[in-house]
Parts: sequence; C-alpha cells; structure tokens
Amino acid sequence: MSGRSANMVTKKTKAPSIIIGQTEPNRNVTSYDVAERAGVSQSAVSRCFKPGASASAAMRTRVMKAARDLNYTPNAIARSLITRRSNLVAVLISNLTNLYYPEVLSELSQQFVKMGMRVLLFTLPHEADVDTMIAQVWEYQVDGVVAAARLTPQQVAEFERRRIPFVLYNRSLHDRAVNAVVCDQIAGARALVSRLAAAGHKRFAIIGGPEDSVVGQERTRGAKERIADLGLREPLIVLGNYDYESGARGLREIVRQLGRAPDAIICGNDLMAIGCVDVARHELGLDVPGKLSVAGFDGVEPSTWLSYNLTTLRQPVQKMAQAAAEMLTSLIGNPNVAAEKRVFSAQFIDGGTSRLGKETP
Amino acid sequence: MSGRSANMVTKKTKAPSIIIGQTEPNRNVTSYDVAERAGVSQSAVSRCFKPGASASAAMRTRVMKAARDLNYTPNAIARSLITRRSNLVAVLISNLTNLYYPEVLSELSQQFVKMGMRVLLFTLPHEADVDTMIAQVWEYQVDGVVAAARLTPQQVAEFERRRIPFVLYNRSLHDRAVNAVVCDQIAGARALVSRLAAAGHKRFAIIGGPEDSVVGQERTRGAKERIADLGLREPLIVLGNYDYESGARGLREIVRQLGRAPDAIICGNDLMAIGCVDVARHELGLDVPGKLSVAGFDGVEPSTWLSYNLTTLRQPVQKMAQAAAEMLTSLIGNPNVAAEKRVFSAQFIDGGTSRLGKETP
DNA sequence: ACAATATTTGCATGCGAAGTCAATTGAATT
DNA sequence: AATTCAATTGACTTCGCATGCAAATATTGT
Repeated sequence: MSGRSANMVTKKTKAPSIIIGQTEPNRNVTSYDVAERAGVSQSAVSRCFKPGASASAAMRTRVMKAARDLNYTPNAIARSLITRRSNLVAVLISNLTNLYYPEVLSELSQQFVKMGMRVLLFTLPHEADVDTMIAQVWEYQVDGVVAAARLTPQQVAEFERRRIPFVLYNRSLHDRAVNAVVCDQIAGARALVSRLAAAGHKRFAIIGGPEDSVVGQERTRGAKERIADLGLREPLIVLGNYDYESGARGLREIVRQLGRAPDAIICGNDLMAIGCVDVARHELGLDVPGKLSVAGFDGVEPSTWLSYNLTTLRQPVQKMAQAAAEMLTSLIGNPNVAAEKRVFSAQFIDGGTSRLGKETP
Repeated sequence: MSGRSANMVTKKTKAPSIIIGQTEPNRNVTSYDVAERAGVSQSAVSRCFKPGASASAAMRTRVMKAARDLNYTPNAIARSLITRRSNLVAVLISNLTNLYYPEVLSELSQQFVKMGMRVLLFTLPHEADVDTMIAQVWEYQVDGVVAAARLTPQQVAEFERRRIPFVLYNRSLHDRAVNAVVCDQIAGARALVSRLAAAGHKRFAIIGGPEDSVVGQERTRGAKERIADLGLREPLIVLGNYDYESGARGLREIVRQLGRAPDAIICGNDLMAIGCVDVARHELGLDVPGKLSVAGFDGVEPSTWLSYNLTTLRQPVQKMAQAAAEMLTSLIGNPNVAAEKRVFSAQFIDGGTSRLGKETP
C-alpha cells in the first residue's frame, strides 16, 4: 500500500561501495518526500512548518498528515544554514563539579528551552586550551554565548570582534561596558563583615578564591575594606581553589600562621566554608560557631543541610539565570543595543555557623 | 614558484562576500573569501582544513595564511549538512540538581570533546514533555545520544526506529538488548546488606528511590532479596525522591511507623542518606552509627565530607562516562554492531555511618 | 458579470562546505 | 626522451530547507 516512494526519487546509483544488507542507507526523510506524498511542492511543506507562513488550512492538514505518515522531522542544520540562525546557545562553564554551576546550568538550560533555543555545552576543564575551545564556539555558529567561566579580557574581546551576542555570568570587565549579570559581591561581603563585627567579632581571616576569579577578588576586597573601615586588624588572607579541600587546608594554614583560631573566617564560597567548618569541628575540635564563626558565599544546597546550616550570602541563581537568558535572547534579536549590566544583590542567610546578635537588618 | 599565474583568472566562481572597506551586517567570512585571497579554488580551501586531504604544503601555507588574515572559521553547520555528521551528541539528563549527574555530565563532556564531539544538553525538568524534547533531538541531527534520564521503553524504541546510535547510562531494558553502561546495583545492594548483617544488624529499613527509577528499584530489590535470603525480618520500605528532603522525611516516617529506629537504613542514594543522617543526629538525637547505621549509593562528593563520611557504594563515574562515550563514538562509526551492555561494579566505601566489623572482604 | 484585490502556491535560487571527477602537474620508470 | 603513475588542483554538484518572486486561485466590490 504505502510503496516506499522515497526510493523512487533517486537519481543515480551510487558507486559500488559496500552495500550492507537491505536497509536504506542514511537517507533521511526530507521535505521533498513529504511534498511528494502530499502532492504539493517542497516550499509548501516548508511553509507548513513555519508558524506565521501563508498556507491554507487544507494544505496544512494534508501536509501534516503526510509528514506524520513518513515520520518527517525538519532538519535544523539545513534550516540554520539558510536562516543564519542556529537556535544554539553556547554556555561556557568552568567547573561543573563546583555545586554552584550545575544549578546555573540547569536554570539556563530551562530558560533557553522556553525561548526555543538549545544549549551547547562547553566545559573548560584545564584553563589551558580555552582558545581552541572558543574557536569551536564560532564553528558551530551559535547565536549567542553565556560565559560563566574565567575568561581573559582578550577572550571576551574576541566575542565582540566576532559580533556574537554574549552575556557574562557572574563576572564583568572594569575597563569596558559589557553585557553582564552579576551579584554585588562587594556589598555582600561588606554587609557580612558588618554583621559579624556588630556581633563582636574582632579578628578576621579570609580564605579567598583563586587569583584569577574576579568574583573571589571582589568578595575578598569587600571584606577586607570593610574590616579596615571598622578599624579592625588586617585579616590574614589565604587563597583556595573553591573546593572543599581548599577550605580544609585554608583553616589549617590560618591556625598554623596565627597560632590560634581567629574570631571569624570568611570563605570565598560555600564549599570552602563547609570544608573549613568540617576541619574545625572534626579535626581541630574547634566549636563552630561557639569558638569560631564561619561564613560562605553562594547558598548552594548543602549549605542548608542540618549539619552545616551555613551563614552565607545566597545568590539568586534562578533570577540571575533568567536575566541572563532574557538578555541574551533580546540581544540576539537586536544586537545593537547598548551594553547592560544587571546587578543583583545576595540574600544574607543567618545560618548557624556564626554567632550573630539578634539584630534585624 | 608555480609559473601558471598568467591565465589563472577566476572564471565563474561565486562573488566573494566581503566588500572591502565596509562591514556588511551579518556576512561571515566563507571559504570562497579565503579562496580568493589565496588565489585558489574553494575546494582547495576545504581540503586544507581537512586533515587527511590531498594538498601540497605550499598551498596549505598560503591558504592558512589567507584564512588567518581574514579570520576565517569553517562553518560547522554547512559542513554537517553535506557530511551528514553534526559532531553533536545529545545528552539527556533528568536532574542536574542531583549532585550525581553534574559529575556524569562533566565527565561525558570532557570525553566527547576529546573525541571531537560537542554536547547538546537536554535537561528534562518535568517528566511531562519528554516527547517534544526528544523530537528536538532529531531536528538537530545529533550523531548520537547518551540518555541518563528516565525514559519509557517507547521512548527508547524511538531511538532505534530512527536509527540513532544511543547509549543508556545507568539504566537498561529487561526485554530488549540495548547499548548501556550500568553499575550492578543488585550485587552492590546485596553486598551491602551482607556486610551490615554480618556486623550484627537485624532490623532493616529502606528509603528507596522513586518508582519509575530502575536503578532505585534494583537497589531496593537487591537489598530486600538479600535480607530475605538471610532470614531476617522483611524491611519497612518507604519511597523518596532522591533528594535530601526525601531522606529526612523517610527517616521520620520510618521511625513513626516502627515506633523506634531500625538497626540500619539503606538509602537509595547518598543524598537521601545524608538527609537521613542529618535528621537522625540533629533532629531525633539518634547516634549514627552508634544507634543507627545508614548507608547510601553513588559516592558523591559530599558523602566524603568529614561530617558524613558516608558508608556507600561508590560508582565509578569516570570509568562509566568514559565507557559511554567510547561506546557511543564507536557506534557512530559503525552502527550495525550488536548491542553491548557494560556492567561495572560499585566500590564499597566503609565509611563512618555504619557499625561494621573488621572483616576484610 | 467583471475587474480589482487578497491569498495560495510553485519555481528557482542560495546558504557554505565537501565530495566527485576530470584535468593538470610533477615525479618516477624504462 | 617518452611513458606511466601518483599527487594536486579546480569546476561543478550536492546536502535540506527557506524565501523572493511570479503565477494561479480565491475573495471581494461594483
């Protein structure tokens, strides 16, 4: 009944290559196949699959039926070639094992799907070959880029030169206006110090993020400045790498250098704060928060667990991701608008790892 | 060096798209532009960018120079259209907030990059519109699929019907041979019960994964069977949703139903085990492992944290992801091989949340 | 009824790179 | 030097779909 008419359209037989069995080679169902079955032209099929296009109801139903019969799916690759829109968004992420970024990625993915775009994932494992990876971003003709990774200003400049819409997530450039979604780290860090100082903490130490992390620098700077403003002793600062082990090492190092524990340790992110708390409690026998207060940044899920109930500054990840997705799609629609920077503020979480007064902010 | 420059005039090649002196809106640099600048044909440019192709060293350098001058990047979309290879792999993942999957995704991404493929991410938020999402997988002409999500057998069958190479990660079908990378959950669960029973635990309870999770079912079944084999009382089973809160609720429910705590609770994954431990210690005042032993599955990072040091069955995620990536790429190269199922075994982690004897297995 | 407009529909073209095939070159052999 | 053979190279076509334009049809007004 339904003769395999697809075969009939063939024009010339292929060279005598390896013919394995009876199955048709990789031939996919194309709009031509649908057109033939529906008795219309290929353009008609194309139009039926485009929402706003001009096509009569009668044709639409016939074409759709034929498409269903043949199990036709439009080829997004071919479409992209001609429309110059891939509906692909590159998301650059440094480190998925960081607990914070999976959340971001998940939110971004959902937001972009809502807007009809797909996420092409670029994880940057070692900071080394970022450039070759970025080269791949061009190849795939993505419509836009969300960069939640540590990029050099040169790399960011490359986006501009290529005229690819991009939004930086949680980072920005000081010397240039770029589209970015950030959280006010400095304000957050300052507020954190204020709270701790008001509750009587005097001697601070900081386990900061790595040097090439702008976010980490800002958190450290905000805290340091506020500590100075308050006339307190300059904090000891050790640097970590945003992971649990860094927090653990950081605390050991601080205690070693100071010869004792400070009143409070501000950690560059929750993961380090958790490592710090764990070492304090389980290795050094330091009571947290009784003897030592610890605070982090981000508000990742484990920070809410009963064992930690971390004092932290929660970033509104969902809102930020949504903002990033919105900004990017709007940029894709209209690339020539002025750069915008959307600054969110972190929410202070009065957790149980810091001795804080009963003040209401 | 080549003396044929006299009549080497371009005849009917396509007009180059770059107009010197003004930046046309969306025009990209194409291989024609490079060809013109290098004074060669477009095919030559194409060949120069293909590793194995026939091209003289002289031409290669000239073309490459022209390409660099013009900042040319090959268009992967156009290439895909003709080669019928997108170098795209779809990764379907249920839930990125699960702590386990980000690790998998990260590993997969790195592996695929090594093999010259990119990951197109499909997160499945609500189980609802999986089908429309899967439809998108076809559109993008991905070369293969790794499914680390709960799919119905019908959905899996759709992959086969479409002849798209796919590998199931951590799940498989009982009625059909499919390519899959799994971990032997039943053996792991049985071993776990054996260890606990050998150490004197008699009354078990289980906080299982959701009903539609095959992995969860197997873990529960393995534990249940082994408990029965040993002639112990049938365990109370409550179901959770793989998150922290489920573990917390699960323990409360178990204690409520039993009127007391069991000897050991086996949780369907680490996250639930962590929730369970936390509620036991911080809410119910139950000593873990003194009064209650808790074990999980997966071996996610937080399970190693000092606060937990969870007894668990660690899955060799890296090996599994690598196996999945390898299987898929090999399938892409040669789709007609018989289905293979690679079964890994979990590593028992003798953590601190269970009272275990000193036995050496 | 017919003209004037609005709506559908098909034809032909092009997106950008890769592969086919034949022409050309260069090297190797006799 | 003549011939053979392998290595280069270019013209042309192809992948599947979208779209400008003209032709065909349907709708409306008079």
